[in-house]
Amino acid sequence: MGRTLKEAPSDADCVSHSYLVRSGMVQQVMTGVYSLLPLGWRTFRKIENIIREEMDAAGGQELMMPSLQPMELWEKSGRLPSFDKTLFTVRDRKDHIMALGPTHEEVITNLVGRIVQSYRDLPQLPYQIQNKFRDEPRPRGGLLRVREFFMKDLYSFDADEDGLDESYRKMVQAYKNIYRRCGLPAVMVEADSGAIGGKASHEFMLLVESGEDEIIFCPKCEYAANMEKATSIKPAGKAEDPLAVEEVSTPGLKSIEEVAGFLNVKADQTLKSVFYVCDGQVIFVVIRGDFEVNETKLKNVLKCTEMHMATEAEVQEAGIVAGYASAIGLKGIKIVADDSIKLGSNFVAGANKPDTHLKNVNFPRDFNADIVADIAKARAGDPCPKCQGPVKIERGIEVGHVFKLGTFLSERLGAYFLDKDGNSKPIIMGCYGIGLGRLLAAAIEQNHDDKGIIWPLPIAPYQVYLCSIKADDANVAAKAEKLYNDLTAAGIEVLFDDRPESPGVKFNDADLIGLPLRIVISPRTLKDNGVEVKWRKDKETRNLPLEGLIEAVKGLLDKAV
RNA sequence: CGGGGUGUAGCGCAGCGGCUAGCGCGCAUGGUUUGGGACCAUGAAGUCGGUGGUUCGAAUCCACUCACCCCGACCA
Repeated sequence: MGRTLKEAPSDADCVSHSYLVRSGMVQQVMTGVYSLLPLGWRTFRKIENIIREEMDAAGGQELMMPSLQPMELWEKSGRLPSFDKTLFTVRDRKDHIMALGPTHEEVITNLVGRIVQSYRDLPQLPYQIQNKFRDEPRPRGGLLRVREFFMKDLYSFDADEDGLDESYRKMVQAYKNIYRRCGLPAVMVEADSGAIGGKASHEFMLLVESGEDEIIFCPKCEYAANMEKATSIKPAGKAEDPLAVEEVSTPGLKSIEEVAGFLNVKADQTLKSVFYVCDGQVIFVVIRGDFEVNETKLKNVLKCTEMHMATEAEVQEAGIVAGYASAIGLKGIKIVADDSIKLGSNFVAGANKPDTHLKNVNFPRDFNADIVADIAKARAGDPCPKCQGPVKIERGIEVGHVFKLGTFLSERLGAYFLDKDGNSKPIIMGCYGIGLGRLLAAAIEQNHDDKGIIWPLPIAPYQVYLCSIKADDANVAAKAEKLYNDLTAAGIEVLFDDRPESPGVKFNDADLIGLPLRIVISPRTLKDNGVEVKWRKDKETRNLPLEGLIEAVKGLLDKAV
């Protein structure tokens, strides 16, 4: 089953999507929802098995939890606002509303809380490999961001911080094993914990150009972090003696670039104002002109759940003079400043009246802020926060995320245990997720050429593409059939292309599907009583005799792992 | 949510008031081919996304609706 396509589907917007569809591995059912066809499902199950083995090896216990979840659990956990519209809901015949699980922390915490009574029952490492549902604002990239997806989620329950650290360490190691065994080098980076909440958190990234996430990393030391979380050292601006504030006319000049150019100063001599609305409240953000606001950091500083850039109407309503705004003399609006405003002097800033800016603005002499914190995006080239070496930026796809959750869920959902001294304490939690479909798609993003997929051996749907040329030749057909049976009997996974197609068609399909080893059997190779063998990733072919071929192929495959 | 775009055969597209809706790929049958997407012949396949309107006449114009795709949040 499955059919390869010569032309890319019109709605494919990235390589992995295009190849997944063209090679007949997936089919879209509706936006953000896909069927996995036999070929795709085989790869999927290989990834799943590797994950399962590593989870079991790390002490995990697999279980199953339902997709339908009571809203009551979500009300109890208090995470309803942060999931908001992402949560799919359904109604039963009595009009009772239920959730389709976007994750299972609520259910598992409730479950474990009812079983665990004593510190003697801890630690616990239950996990599941199941589908989850999230009504994403914009599904995209084929399997990269979808609304229904399979996820491996393991949850750790410990009696104390040391236990959590140990569970976390075990999982990090298990994750490293998983990516290594899949043949997919992933890097571990510091991460923001987002809607899930909690303290420490790391992501595992597959580095690819097309990735949605930006990663800051230091080539000199071990430092690596998601852009959302990353810091770099901010170079100081000019340190001058504060001068008297001076008004300058800047007609029609609004952007930092325009103003700085007009006044002949650098961007780091200016203050930029940006406006957000956080949980309904207008926030005035000040940052040095050469930096940009990191919205994730800002959101965390403000501890708010919903945040968006203020619309023009919202800006106007707040009485802000767009284009010429600054924090100077501003009243009734919460001001958040990036700490970069302390690194410099005699800044240019808006005058809060049209077509006018102020020179020689200094903090805190001329204005104040309700919060001063690091809310800037880290920049490539700036010094590393750990070792001062210049940091770099790369793009990647998030293929795993681990969190130290702490106790907020166990407290809210009533998962307590008695410690040695008979005191009731909340269980300390962690959670550890891998999106299987995302990992599959990311593998293709990282491993392909202009002909098609180049599967890493451990997760290829089959190991060998056996291809007969002139398949209707009785001799070829018989030898090919025997070879297929022998290889299969020897435990080698073979996709047998015995279609009576022309060589070009078969070779192109072989390249598209991307199985690691291609074996061609044809009248030509049979003249020497042999076959032709070629690795998908290589250009060269070589001929091997039919005699002893099974062992030879086995040897090749074993060596390749 | 805002903005834009597209729905015509399994896939990719053309047709954009004039009556029997086309092309390429794929599919079926027969024949010639067989080491990098072969060729000839014949053939099957379409409620032109849906509903309503305008018109002698609608795939084509209008309205609504549904589906799918893309873009957007440093502009202050």
